[in-house]
Order: sequence, then structure tokens, then C-alpha cells
Amino acid sequence: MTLHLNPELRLPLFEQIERYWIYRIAAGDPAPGERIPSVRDMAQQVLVHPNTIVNAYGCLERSGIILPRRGIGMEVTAEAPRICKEKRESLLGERVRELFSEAEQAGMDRAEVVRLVRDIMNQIGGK
Amino acid sequence: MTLHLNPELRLPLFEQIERYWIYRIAAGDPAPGERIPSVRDMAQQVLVHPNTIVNAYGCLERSGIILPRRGIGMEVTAEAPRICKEKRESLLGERVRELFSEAEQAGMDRAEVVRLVRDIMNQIGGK
DNA sequence: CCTAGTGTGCTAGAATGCTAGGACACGGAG
DNA sequence: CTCCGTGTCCTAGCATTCTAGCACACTAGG
Repeated sequence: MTLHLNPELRLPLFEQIERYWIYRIAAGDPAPGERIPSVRDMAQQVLVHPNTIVNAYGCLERSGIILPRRGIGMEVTAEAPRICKEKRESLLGERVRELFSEAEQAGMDRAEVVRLVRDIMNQIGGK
Repeated sequence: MTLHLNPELRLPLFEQIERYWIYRIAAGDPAPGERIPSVRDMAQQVLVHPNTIVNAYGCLERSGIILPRRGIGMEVTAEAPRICKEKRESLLGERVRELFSEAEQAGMDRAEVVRLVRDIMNQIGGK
């Protein structure tokens, strides 16, 4: 799983970074007690200003996903996996609901939405 | 079909207004030769600053969907229905592609995405 | 003790989107 | 002709997001 920042996207960079760690922690890769890259390291990896990382990490901290330890780094909390899985459900569900909302405004039937999803899924790749 | 502006959404207000007319014209309601509300009328209907409407209408004009007529109003062009239908396809397709992109980053299989879409569709309403 | 690496805080600027209010030019109706 | 509604343009301010650079406090390791 790689973080592919896209400035053209609607999502602010710091939220893209936040989601990246939510999805990774939900998948179990940085486990509780382990640490995510430091603010400066992450900024250099993603070629973004450190303040943007601070913003993203701040959101993760306020959600109880990471615990800042001065002089050490950002530690994944014990409750992080549960919180991240909940957030993953919520985020993707919201995306789908937005899709239905937009499709409804466009006068598209719900069955048509499902068909459109299948079409594009097949169009994207054989896998 | 009603325009329900949502400032909390990622989409800027002027783009929400632009899409509203794209979808309506694609559906054929304001037919070629007919006019859409004036900048000031639309602003008052939607409770938004006239400049925001100017921005939205400017996009529609640059796409060849409407033709500004000073002292008269904004006229729907002859090619508008075709252009709007194309844009509708493109906009919804992009929405679905973004969904798959986000789901892939979250480590979700494509079949799971289809299942999620069905679940939420059933969850939204019986219709 | 000292250094390096860490999180945190601060001010400042650029770009975007929205609001606010004013001004002007055009065209139909009277 | 005048008047009103129309599109168009202008400056200004505010909030958000990102960039930029600097300073400080804390901790581990030598």
C-alpha cells in the first residue's frame, strides 16, 4: 500500500495523509505500540511541508489513534485498530452515499448506478 | 429535481450550481432556446452571493451550454443537451472511479465494493 | 554535559472560494 | 426618450489550505 498524494483531488493533502494512516492501521501494519514516521521524515518522504504533516498527525491524535511522545515519535495506541476500522467503514460508506446522492440528482435510477459501477469496474482492469 | 446546496460538501458552491444545471439540461427540462434564471434571481433563490452565480454561469458559458444575452438572460444553446449528457456521463464515471480508488487504498476487494454499494442502496430506502 | 532527533509553537505569505457592495453597458417595454 | 432588468466588471475582506522558516521543549545516546 503506497501513499499517492494528489493535489488535484478535492481532499486536502493533510486529510489524504490522515486517511492513508487510518487505512494502514486498520489493516494492522503499524500495530499498537509501534511508531509511524516522524513529522520531518514523513514530510521528506511525501515531499510536503512539515506543517502539513503536523496537521494530519494532529487529527490522528485527536481521534485517539496515535500518541505523541516528545523526543521519541508518534506511537500507535491500543485502541487505534478499532477506531481506524470504524473510520474506514464510515469513510467508504459516506463515499458511496455521495455517489447515490449525485446519481439521484442526475436523474439516474438506483439499478443504473449499480450497472455503472459494474461497467467501470470491468473497464478499470481485468483483475 | 431541486437544488440542495451543501456548503459542507467538498464541492465548491459554484460547481454544485453548475452541475445542477448540467443535470437538468441533460434531462431536457430547460430546452434549447429557453432561458435559465438571471444571475440575481438565482442568487436570491439559492441564498448565495450573485458573484457565485456569475462564477457558475461563466463555467457553463465556457462549455458552450448557455449563451449570455445582455438585457435578456442566459439562453440554453442548441448543442447544450449533447454537451450536458456527455458531462453527466463523465462526472458520474469519475465519481465511481474515485470510489474504487479509495476502496483500493483501504485494502478492499472489488467484489466487496459492489457488495458495499448494494448494502448502502438497500439501507438508504426501499424504493 | 552535549548533541541529535523528536514534537510543538509561532509569524508570514500565496492561492482559492465565498461574501460584500458598488459601478457600468446593453436591450426591451413603456 | 426614460426606466428597469439584464450581464459584466471592479475592489475589498474573510476563511481555509499549503508553504516557508524559525524557535523552543523534551528525550535518548554518546
